[in-house]
Amino acid sequence: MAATVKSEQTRRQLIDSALELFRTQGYAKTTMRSIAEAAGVSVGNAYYYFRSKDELVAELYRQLQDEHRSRALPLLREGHNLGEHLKLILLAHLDILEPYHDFGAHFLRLAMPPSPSSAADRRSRRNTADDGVGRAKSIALFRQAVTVSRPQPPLAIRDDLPELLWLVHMGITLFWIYDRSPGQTRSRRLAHSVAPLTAKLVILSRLPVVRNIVEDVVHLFQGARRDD
Amino acid sequence: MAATVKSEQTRRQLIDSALELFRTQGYAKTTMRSIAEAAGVSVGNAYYYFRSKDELVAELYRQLQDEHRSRALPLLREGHNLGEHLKLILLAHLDILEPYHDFGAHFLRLAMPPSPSSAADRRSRRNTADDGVGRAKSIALFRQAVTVSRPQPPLAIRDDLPELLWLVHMGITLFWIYDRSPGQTRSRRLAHSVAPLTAKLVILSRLPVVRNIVEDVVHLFQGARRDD
DNA sequence: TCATCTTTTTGAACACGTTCAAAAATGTGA
DNA sequence: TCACATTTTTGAACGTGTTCAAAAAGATGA
Repeated sequence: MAATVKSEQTRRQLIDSALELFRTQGYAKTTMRSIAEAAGVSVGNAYYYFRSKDELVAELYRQLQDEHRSRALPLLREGHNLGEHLKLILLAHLDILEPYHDFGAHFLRLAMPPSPSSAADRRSRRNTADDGVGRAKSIALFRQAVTVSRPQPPLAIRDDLPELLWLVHMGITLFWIYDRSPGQTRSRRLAHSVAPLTAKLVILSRLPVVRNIVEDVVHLFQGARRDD
Repeated sequence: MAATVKSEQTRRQLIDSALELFRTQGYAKTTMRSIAEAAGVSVGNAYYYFRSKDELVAELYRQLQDEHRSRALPLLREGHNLGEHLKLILLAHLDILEPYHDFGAHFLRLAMPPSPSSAADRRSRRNTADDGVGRAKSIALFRQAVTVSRPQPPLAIRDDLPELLWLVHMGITLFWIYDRSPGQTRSRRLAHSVAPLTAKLVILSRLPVVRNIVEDVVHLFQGARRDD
């Protein structure tokens, strides 16, 4: 355990160098050696602070998620409808991720909630109970979007809605990762059409048929998350 | 271009060795060196036949897909309903993939249809027009399942159904990849509940509301695949 | 048979992520 | 101040995927 000033300084220096290089050189061309050099320390020392290159990538991902949150939140205007809000959040996410397309696969692994595996990784909790880096925060963002939307979504699904929207969000992100169209235009187009469609579906969930389906889906994912 | 006997022999030897090692040692512990050694050639020679380790993994993936097909096809009995068929196909897939869980991320990349990128990869078509290794074949399997199911799904969506089922299938696979529960029990449970739910949804697609949604979803994915 | 061209094969070499024993710096108690 | 323990730092080393120049083997034609 450290927390000394010097130690924290080295650590920050490594993160800063890494993020800068990730941004300007991409994932592949940013080597641990170049990160260490840019930070003015040895390779081995970088590994004293971070167990792997991926742990540095996680740092990048966290920062991007924070950026997304702070860019999207102020755009949520009371009274706009859910479709607008959703579209706005999804597009902001794509905007922010755009320069980092070649990190896709790595980001995905981070975003996924690691089911509490064979009880072996009870350590390494860097932040607030992470299952899936930034997942909780992301869902909170969608919860906010739901709260300020008019008209309000049907009460029956209002509680589950944020998590469902997060699922849609993940879907789009997944599509983006494997989207090789120039500038990832297709992902943007997908977001443009998915948003209103989802909103429409939310409204329709007032009808018993649709609502039952939605409830089934919700139970399904809750069931899949169960632990036995 | 070769096609000489000797050449094809070396190639096969490499594939066989690779698949055997992948099966017994997993992805990480199977090195290009060990593959080459097992095949009785030098490392460099392995790279003469395969551009990368991933290309060997693709070979494995293809074989697994074929196995899936030939295990699932004979189980499709005329007269069973769609839910049963779907469940059966999904579970067979999980069964076959089970020993290869640590290949997950690599498989995913292979399964995904690479949008015709910046027009740079018009070569390297090993098989029948691949967009996404085995995607066409997989969809064909679902088409067969649809065809032999009783009652027949509504005509309105029958054409699009195979592709939609493939989408569901991919969803489950994605879940499986990141499923760290022992034996991937959760994925199996998910498949068990997703199958009847999907079937129910298909039936409900007779109702105008649901059908419109389904149509929207179909258009959406067709739109996202467009090329401009 | 020989000379020439192409296909196949080799093994050394490179850059990478990662590990590790040992050195240096820093902290601690007397 | 000194001796000792802990934290931090180093740089060489390992095993990996991959590349490459050059050697070997094979095909072709006269």
